[in-house]
Amino acid sequence: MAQKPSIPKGTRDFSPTEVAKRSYVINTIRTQFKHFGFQPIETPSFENSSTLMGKYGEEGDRLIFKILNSGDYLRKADKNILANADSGALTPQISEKALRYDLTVPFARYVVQHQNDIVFPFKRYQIQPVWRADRPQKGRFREFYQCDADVVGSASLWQEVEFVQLYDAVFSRLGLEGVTIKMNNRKILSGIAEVIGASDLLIDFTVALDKLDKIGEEGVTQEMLAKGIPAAAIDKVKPLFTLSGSFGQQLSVLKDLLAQSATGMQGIEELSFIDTAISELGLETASLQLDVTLARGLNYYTGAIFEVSAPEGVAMGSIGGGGRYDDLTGIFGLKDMSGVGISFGLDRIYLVMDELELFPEEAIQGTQVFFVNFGDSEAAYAMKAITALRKAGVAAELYPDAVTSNKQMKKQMTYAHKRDIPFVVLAGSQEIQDQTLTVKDMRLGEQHTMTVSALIKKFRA
RNA sequence: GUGGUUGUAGCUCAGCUGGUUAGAGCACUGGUUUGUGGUACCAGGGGUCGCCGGUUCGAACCCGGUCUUCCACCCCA
Repeated sequence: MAQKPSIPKGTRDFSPTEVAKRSYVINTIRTQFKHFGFQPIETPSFENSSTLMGKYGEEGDRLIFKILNSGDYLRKADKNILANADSGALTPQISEKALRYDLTVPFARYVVQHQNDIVFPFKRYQIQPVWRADRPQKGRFREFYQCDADVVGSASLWQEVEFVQLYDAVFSRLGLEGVTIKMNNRKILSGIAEVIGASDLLIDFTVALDKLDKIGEEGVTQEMLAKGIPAAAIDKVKPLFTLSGSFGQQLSVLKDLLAQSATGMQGIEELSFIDTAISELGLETASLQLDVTLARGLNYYTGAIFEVSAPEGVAMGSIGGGGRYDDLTGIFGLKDMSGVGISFGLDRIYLVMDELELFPEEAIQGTQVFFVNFGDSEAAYAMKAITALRKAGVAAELYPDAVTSNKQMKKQMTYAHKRDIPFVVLAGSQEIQDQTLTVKDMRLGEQHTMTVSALIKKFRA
């Protein structure tokens, strides 16, 4: 007990059932990515620190897992920094690599590095784990998967429209109905800040506004005042606090508010285009909503902002997010490349689906038919049937060890039961003589004798 | 990074104001049943009470530290 093994906090082991369920979600997402014309790429799990550092803000830098240099790294470090125990200054001296923090920045790096081989607009998808050194809590891990789809090299708003459809398609296929796709636009937020004369306080303003549903109108007002936004300016945006109604209705309120701001009006136009297109195309099970308080990832988004929240009644943070960044690759030296993309939070989607019991049985079913092993000659007979079943696409297996006593027979039955295998085949001397199989349905507790081809036909039906 | 919370058998937990050999259910192993699991009955194995240190005649219980769990903040998928 003393040396019980463990794994680092915020990481998880996955059992066979969990892997099956996760694969089901991933495959569903991947299938839709392909249907929408995205191509897969993969990038290394760790990058040069210089690629990642400074791209996610101060908070982000703190949350990046750094990889210690190999060798006698302290000897090479600056003696003064070492003596002063200055962690911030020491870090770049002893760590030159870091674990991937998200898939977007590595993608930007990829695009710049391979720009001559890429055909633009480039639509890529990527499903890989990322790592963050923050404190775990519900739906929040230190190692988790992101499933990203991005388009780079096109400023067309049809991309945004397609991403809304893509979200709808994936969640509909998963049976996760009633998700809300929330949209906003950086230009609207800039416009509001401009109109109230607080352009320089845009970030503080939006961060406060983002908390509306959490701390309420009063709390937001307090926070804005604390950040130095004048009371008169806050009064001007009061209509935002109670904004409701349809996408279009909200837009018309914004139109009045933002009439003086060219940037704001452009944001309205963009959102209006998307709303109109989606209204005409229709959505299967998701709903599209305008949410002016949405301000996540504002550091780099320049146009559309997406966030998907789980169906009502499920306590979970966002299960997806994304947006447009006009200068995605600029940080790596490739100018004027507009990019827009979305991300699916696999681990959170899994938690929500598990809670709502949405995983279909087929998704987690492994072996369909289990053969009891009565001995060498019986096993040889069983293997022929198993081979036929496998060729027909039915997962089948033989218990590796032979029955030597009644106890062993029980053991094999128990084994099949624990593995949740729906059919057990008993084939002894009688069945061999008759060229049949005795098939037991473990759920119903009934058994029937039939030929191999009859059993295969049973699965074809 | 801040605040709080949790840690007793493989799992879920009980253990009164510190007092002798730490309990239950489920799971596991064996038997009642030598071609049959899941339901019933009987028996059995398994824990230095997260770890380190301290207080005490005596600590699962009190104190400190540390790790872990979960929650909120921050931020985010």
